[in-house]
Amino acid sequence: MTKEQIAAALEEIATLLELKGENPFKIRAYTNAARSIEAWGASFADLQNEQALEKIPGVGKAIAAKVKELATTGSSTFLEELRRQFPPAILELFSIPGLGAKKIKALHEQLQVSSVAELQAACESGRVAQLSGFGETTQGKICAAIASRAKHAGSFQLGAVASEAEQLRCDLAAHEEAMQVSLAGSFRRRKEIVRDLDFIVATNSPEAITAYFCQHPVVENVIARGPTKTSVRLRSGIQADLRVVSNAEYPFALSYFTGSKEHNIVMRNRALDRGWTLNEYRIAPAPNAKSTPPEIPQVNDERELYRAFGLEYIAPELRENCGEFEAAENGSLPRLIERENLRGTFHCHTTASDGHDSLEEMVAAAQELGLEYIGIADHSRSQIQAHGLHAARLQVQRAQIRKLNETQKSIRVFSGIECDILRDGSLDFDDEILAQLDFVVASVHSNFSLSEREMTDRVIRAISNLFVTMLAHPTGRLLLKRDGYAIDIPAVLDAAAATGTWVEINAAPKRLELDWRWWPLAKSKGVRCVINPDAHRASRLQDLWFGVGAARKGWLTKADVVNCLPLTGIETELKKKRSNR
DNA sequence: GCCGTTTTCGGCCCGACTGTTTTCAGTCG
Repeated sequence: MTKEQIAAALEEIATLLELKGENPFKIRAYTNAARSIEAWGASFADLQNEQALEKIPGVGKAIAAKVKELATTGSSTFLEELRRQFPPAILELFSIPGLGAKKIKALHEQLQVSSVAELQAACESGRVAQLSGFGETTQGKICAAIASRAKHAGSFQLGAVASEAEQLRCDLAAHEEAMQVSLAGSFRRRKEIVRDLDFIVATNSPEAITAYFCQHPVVENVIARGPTKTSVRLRSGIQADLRVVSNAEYPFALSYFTGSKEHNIVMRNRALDRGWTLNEYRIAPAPNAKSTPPEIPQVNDERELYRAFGLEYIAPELRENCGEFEAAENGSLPRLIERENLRGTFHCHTTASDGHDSLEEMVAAAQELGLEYIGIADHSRSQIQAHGLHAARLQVQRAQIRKLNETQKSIRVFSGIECDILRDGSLDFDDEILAQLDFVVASVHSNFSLSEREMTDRVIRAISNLFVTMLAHPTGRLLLKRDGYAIDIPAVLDAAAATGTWVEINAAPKRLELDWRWWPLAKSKGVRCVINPDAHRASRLQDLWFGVGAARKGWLTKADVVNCLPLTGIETELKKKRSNR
């Protein structure tokens, strides 16, 4: 068992103990131990060594013994015994917002509810509202949550399926019968939410490619299998479609299945204007063209396909019919930012607050990615659940960073804070403390249900502070989970432009905001973008890739994104706003 | 269940919000 699996088993023990109504501190002990073990850099052998285990903070005799049992046998008698006491589907009830252990326990004991389906039935018959501690409103909310769950079923965050998709694409590309391979669809357009994955393969041996695809390790089961199209379900639960075409058909198939639908409609109309028809296989003369159509040009790739319609090449991210055709016609498409353009990043967490990796580990990971600088921004004191930093601990971290910068020169570390914006728009630290830092990330983590007016005023007040360098995740949305709070984005963008505050594209796949749809407006107002990973562990610095995708969808270039500046440039930029004092 | 030197028991994370209550429990971040 890996340490991640062991941590998951401990989490499950904690959940089941909660359902039993155990001592809350005992429950927390299991949760803490799970977190500790996940963050622990240790080998498989260490997981079987009780003495080594007991040295992990939060792991004592009892938990060490259970971890050892899990590591050596792959199961735990204690966990199995707990599982026997509850129906397995009861755990899915925790995915309904507003339901915690106490409420689930009541539903289970008093209404024999043990799955989402049974909960829905209980709500519809009105039995839930009659339970003590519940009411009509709660019952209604549960119904709405179940409906929203059903609506989102089959939707995935881009980041949740990306590694599986890339693995499958790479393996297909390595197949000797595959001549050209690409992912198409919304994944290729870098939409933040995808419903399926489309693979396009050019080959002369469709059967060989299809057979290889169907038996790939990430494939859970085959839904349909035909000569040109095959559908499977992957381990993550997403459906993946494979289309095998000839080399000549490939650019047409790739373009057609990349979409979007709206983009394709414009493309087809441009074909009709020329007396042609366009489909997923070719351009052909339109059957009922009024006059003799112009000769159909040879098309070997997508670039030539766009050229055939009098257009510059349109990057997949822009294919949303949001002005890309006009720009491609008059040669004003932007040169979009590339991952390689990023020279550094900000807004990274460490173990000082709720990160999983140490300052040194985060810095080393940034260096490995080839970054010239990294900004550390742990949570501020109000974020108690995230172990937010008080002034004194912030000073300690500043000293550590200063020392790090003295001992190594290959990457520059900036010292910052992710400072909470309090209810009234004031900040979690005084200016005197903020002034000592290289940068300040301001963000909202509380009081989400203010009115739009109040929230807008709150955020504008916060970013008007001279020491606030950038505004993080401006609506607080969690994709497929929680809508953003009400806020007047254009007003916030005006204030950001006026005060010289950068606005973040939070690259974490669950956030990906400020949403790409706002960026053309933001850019027109002169707002500058900063792409940050909001990384809580070293491996998540890789999320910058998703942030760049979002920036590209927002038509942003290297010049629009401050962290494309080299170290000397960013040092100057960091000082600009506060020099207005 | 873990932790600790003011230890071997007693504390362990706090505040806002919501909906249910009529003074508070449960959930969430």
